[in-house]
Amino acid sequence: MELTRKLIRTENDFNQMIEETKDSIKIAFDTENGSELALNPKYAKPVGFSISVDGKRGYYIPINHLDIKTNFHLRFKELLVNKKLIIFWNAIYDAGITSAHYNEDLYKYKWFDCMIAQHLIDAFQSKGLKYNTKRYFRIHQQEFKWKDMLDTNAADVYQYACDDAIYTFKHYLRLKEEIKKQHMENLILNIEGEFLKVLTHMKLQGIKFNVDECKQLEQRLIKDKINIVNEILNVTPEITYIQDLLGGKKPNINLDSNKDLVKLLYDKLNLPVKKQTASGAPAADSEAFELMKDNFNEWLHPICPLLIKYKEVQKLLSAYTKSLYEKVVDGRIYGDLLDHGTESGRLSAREPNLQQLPKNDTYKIRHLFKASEGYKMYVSDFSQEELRLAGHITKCKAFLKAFNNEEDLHLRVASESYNLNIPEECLIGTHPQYNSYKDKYYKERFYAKSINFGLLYGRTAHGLAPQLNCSVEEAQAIVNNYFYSNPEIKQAMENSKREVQVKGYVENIYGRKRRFNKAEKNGRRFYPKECFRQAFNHKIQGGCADMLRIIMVEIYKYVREQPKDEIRIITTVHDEIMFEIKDNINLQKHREMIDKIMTETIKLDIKLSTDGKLGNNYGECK
DNA sequence: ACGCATGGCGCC
DNA sequence: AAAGGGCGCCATGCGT
Repeated sequence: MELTRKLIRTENDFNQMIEETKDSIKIAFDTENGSELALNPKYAKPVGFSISVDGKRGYYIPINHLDIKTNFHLRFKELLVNKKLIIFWNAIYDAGITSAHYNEDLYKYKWFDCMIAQHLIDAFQSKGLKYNTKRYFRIHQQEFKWKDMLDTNAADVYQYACDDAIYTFKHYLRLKEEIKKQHMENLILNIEGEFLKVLTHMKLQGIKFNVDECKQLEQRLIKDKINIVNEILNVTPEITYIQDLLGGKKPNINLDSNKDLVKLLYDKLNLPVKKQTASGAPAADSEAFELMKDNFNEWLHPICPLLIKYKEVQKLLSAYTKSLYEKVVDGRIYGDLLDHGTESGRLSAREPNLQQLPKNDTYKIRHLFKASEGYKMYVSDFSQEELRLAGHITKCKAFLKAFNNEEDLHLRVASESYNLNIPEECLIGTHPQYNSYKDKYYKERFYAKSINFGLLYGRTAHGLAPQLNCSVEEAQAIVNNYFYSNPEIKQAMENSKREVQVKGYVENIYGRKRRFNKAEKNGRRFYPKECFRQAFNHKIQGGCADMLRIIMVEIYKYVREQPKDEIRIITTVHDEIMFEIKDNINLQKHREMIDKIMTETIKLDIKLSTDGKLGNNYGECK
């Protein structure tokens, strides 16, 4: 089938294109943009866009090329008459562009993001358009590479740009069939399609960051690091020179090199190997240093606590100072939230990863992330979301009872597992005797808590033993007891294992799948053990991820009903959602509404519960 | 110069 | 033989 590609040069061309496309209800859409910040939809400069309504004909509409300059983006909405479905390859970017520059935010249409559909079907393969065109259509889609699209001629670009829209449409035709076959229509259209609108909104907001405070913190960290290094030198005459910090002699050790640290600890200082890495080599991490104590709890060498301090400071310095403030544009950081970054269905984050900001009380990194002028920051998180979903999925009676009576789950499980006979009413946090029981059975509660969390990850007695500070046999007895008292949990885990063995995948309550590959050994093919841990975890972790999507979609509906910029959704970290809310009379009302949506949108056998915190910066919202 | 693996570590 | 799920980023060290 021959493809046609048209460059829209004149108003007449545009009018004709409208005639040729107006009867279609679906349109694939791709944008071309320039500037040094081309990857940030808010700061990118539109250069042109392409559309296709059938996967055969492509149109390229130039806006700002060397040879053609137009205002055609302002006529974009004319192409959307009659349209029901917008088809993207990476909606966050292209919809972000239209929202920021085309005066058209596409919210009222249904979205189908082929990249996300591809991910739902096959999380293992690359998600690039060109890669998938080659893979599925055996066609090498040529790429137009130029350092800045602003410096190009439309005549040189339009054929490549048309192909992006044409092939996006072709992928849609393929993907929608596969999605249907796998019963994921609701997931891709109503959950992902709507959630991508929220992600687009968040990408455009960014988050305010105080560069000056960050640089001050950086100086403080550098000073502290130098002090630590000097102390290390004082207590370790074996070291004569530390890379980068003290001049003079031949390099003796680089504290950032684990190879060097291993040599120092185990060869020069002859400390015992108490921990190994995954590959069996002696470990030189903070946990290994922490173990360097004798029977009287005295350090085997004074360098050990200093190295722990060093690693903490060095980590903050290398990952959370310069690398944050150098990403600031106009006072804000615009990180990426990826909807296709994980196998479990969670979101991943990058450049920077705002999901891993340290909660350090000494060096307050989170305090650098501010609410905008005139706004408060509001962070609301779910309490024990995963355990609640685990209870819903397994129908475990202890979980259902505990959460629905607002009891302390860990204490209930402890009471049942160890026959403590704690009266039911005393399991409730507000009961006068609750605290005395909690103190009295501290150990049993701790065991129960360790297992409650461990079970989500498929932890075994071997892994549990060190945490409970007991033998493997004792840990095994505790686990057995737990499963005996809570047979529904054991059953649910066995069910998910069986699901893997029969179907090769598991799915969560919204139909999101996780697939598993067999390993091969001695000609036998089998699912490695970790598959079964991952399978059960997928239902919990991936289920919570989709719950979050659904809930954020509802919150965004509410946000859009308010005056513009009254509430901004800033970001999310798995079980928490961050907002900026205008600091006015309505703030409290919005807060309450957000929490109401978070707890009431999804009806499980177990109620959801949130904990919201207001502040002027992220650090204060704890 | 760049890509990749490893060890390590920040978060949920 | 190892022994908990999901991420991204850092520095090093080795390969091309």
